[in-house]
Amino acid sequence: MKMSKMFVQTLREYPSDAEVISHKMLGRAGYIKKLAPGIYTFMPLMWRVLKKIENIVREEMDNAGAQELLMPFVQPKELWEESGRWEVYGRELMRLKDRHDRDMCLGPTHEEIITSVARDALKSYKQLPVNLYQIQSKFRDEIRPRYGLLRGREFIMKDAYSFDLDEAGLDKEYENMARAYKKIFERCGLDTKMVQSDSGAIGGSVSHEFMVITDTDAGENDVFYCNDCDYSANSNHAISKLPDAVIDGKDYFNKREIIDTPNTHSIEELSKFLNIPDTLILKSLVYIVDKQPVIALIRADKAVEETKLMNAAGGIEIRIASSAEIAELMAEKGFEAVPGFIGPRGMKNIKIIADKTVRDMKNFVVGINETDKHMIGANLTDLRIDNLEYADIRLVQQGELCPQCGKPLQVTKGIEVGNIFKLGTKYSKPMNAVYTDVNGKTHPYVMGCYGIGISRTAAAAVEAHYDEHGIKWPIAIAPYHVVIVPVNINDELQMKTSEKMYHDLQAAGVEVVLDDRDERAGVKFKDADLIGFPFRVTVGKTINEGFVEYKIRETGEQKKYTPEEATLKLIGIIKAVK
RNA sequence: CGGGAUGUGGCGCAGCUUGGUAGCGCACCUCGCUUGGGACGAGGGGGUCGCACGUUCAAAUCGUGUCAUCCCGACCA
Repeated sequence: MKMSKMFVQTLREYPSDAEVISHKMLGRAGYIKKLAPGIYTFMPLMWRVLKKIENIVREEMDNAGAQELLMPFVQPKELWEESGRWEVYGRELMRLKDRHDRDMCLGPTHEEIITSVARDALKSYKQLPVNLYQIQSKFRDEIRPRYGLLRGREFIMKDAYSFDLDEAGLDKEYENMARAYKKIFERCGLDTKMVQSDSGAIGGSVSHEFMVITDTDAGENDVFYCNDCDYSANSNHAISKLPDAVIDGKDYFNKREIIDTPNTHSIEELSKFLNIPDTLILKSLVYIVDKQPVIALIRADKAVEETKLMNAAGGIEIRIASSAEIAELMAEKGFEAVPGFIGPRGMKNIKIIADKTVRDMKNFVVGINETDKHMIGANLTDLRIDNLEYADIRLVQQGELCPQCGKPLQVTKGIEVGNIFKLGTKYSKPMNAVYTDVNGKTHPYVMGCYGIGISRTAAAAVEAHYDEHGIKWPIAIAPYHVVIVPVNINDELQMKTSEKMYHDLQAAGVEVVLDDRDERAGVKFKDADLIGFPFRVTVGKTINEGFVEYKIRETGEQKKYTPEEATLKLIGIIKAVK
């Protein structure tokens, strides 16, 4: 490719709306162009990167025994009603009507479609197992798209779905996919961690996410991991052992009583007023899960993990209640307490979910739905709350201990680039997707699903590989391998040398750009760094002594070679990567 | 959903307070000069100032409405 003909425009400044590194870099270097919030055009350079990632994914998926197909992007409501997700998916599902007023949606994921395809074709146990995948655009109408390609509304995804006879088959395929994913991200030049996670809207029981760990602030997930064993988990799923703390208040309170605690609206104020550690307070929080109020109980020094609570309550949407909603709830139950004095006592006909650690608390302090009062020396058994459930709803915090080996957990930010789920029969059962076994009996397929964000992976690669001058693409996913920069295009020897190298490299299968623009060297160098070619060959004055300059973008390492040496070296490196 | 801010050529911005018919840098075109880290000079093309209505002799500028975009937050009691 000749740079003079390349459809790309680099900018002098970073786009004003970009916050994170990958968005800034990809915008400024001319890789992406925004059309609407969360919706981008992939310019030719970007498209080359995406195709490289896609091809790596394809190769590894095919190697792992999966088969590629392509399903429709626009889908009819009926299938989503079969699975029950038309009602529950929420506003992320982009719904629309066709000219006949039929309800349709843009595919955010394809469990429904693949299940309907499979059930018509896979009738016999002899046909299983099968793993089908596709690479296509997805649309999710995110509340707040941001961070460029990291959280777009339209994005490219690889999604695979496996169909097995039984759990054992699924377990095997799950491991198979985990291995393929490891290879894929390794080949893309990305360091990933496979972490346990919540299974979210897709559903199912077991799931893992592949996280790119970066030092930029683009990671939207907190990942807890252990240096001493293999434990790692997304914060929405992480568990831990708690360090020792005061959880029995017998040294503080000698009997159960209700006392005045004026103006103690916060845990801090309350623990100060009573002169006790906050571990002796039971905190009561009101959440709205699928429009219904839910009371969450947790030790006051700990926080509620909303996804866990949502799952425990069996909902799909969660938020903390507004003060108006709390007032309404209080009125409904016949209390007048303001926030700060809420408690589980007397809250009938409402879900009350206590964190498991609350079980161990004794003689604690709790709100009793009376403003300016608390009960001290309380125990849950005394309170006789029959609608009380226990679940793990606690957010793990730094400093807590590994659930496997007891060493302190570490925390870091991660970008989720892939995930794998065990779906089980979540879709096959309601959609009646069954096969016939040896004995002529039918069973629903046992399914798994496996996603990779192709466009997000590209952005994550930028987050992981950049410097102040621009992108430093890993060779395997760089749009081109090499840029040749003749310093002065009017110098005959420089141009002749550059063109010979250009042709020789091309003939050997190296993807090379010749920067034949009539620009000053500085401009070409800036663009080369910004765009992020892994290698740069500069053909300048030193060619008069027979040398060109060879520079590695990643390390900044710089060497002098003859044009022939440089050509051979590059061909060797690129062959090795392929 | 709540709060804040912003909409002026492809990109980044000024002008608005105090209305008088649009400007700067980058990019683009022409000529000259220059050629190892975003040169310089001269000339040139491109915008009904988000949209609508209103006030006025006159609106990018004032008023009302509307649309869009960005950021923050979404209450840990």
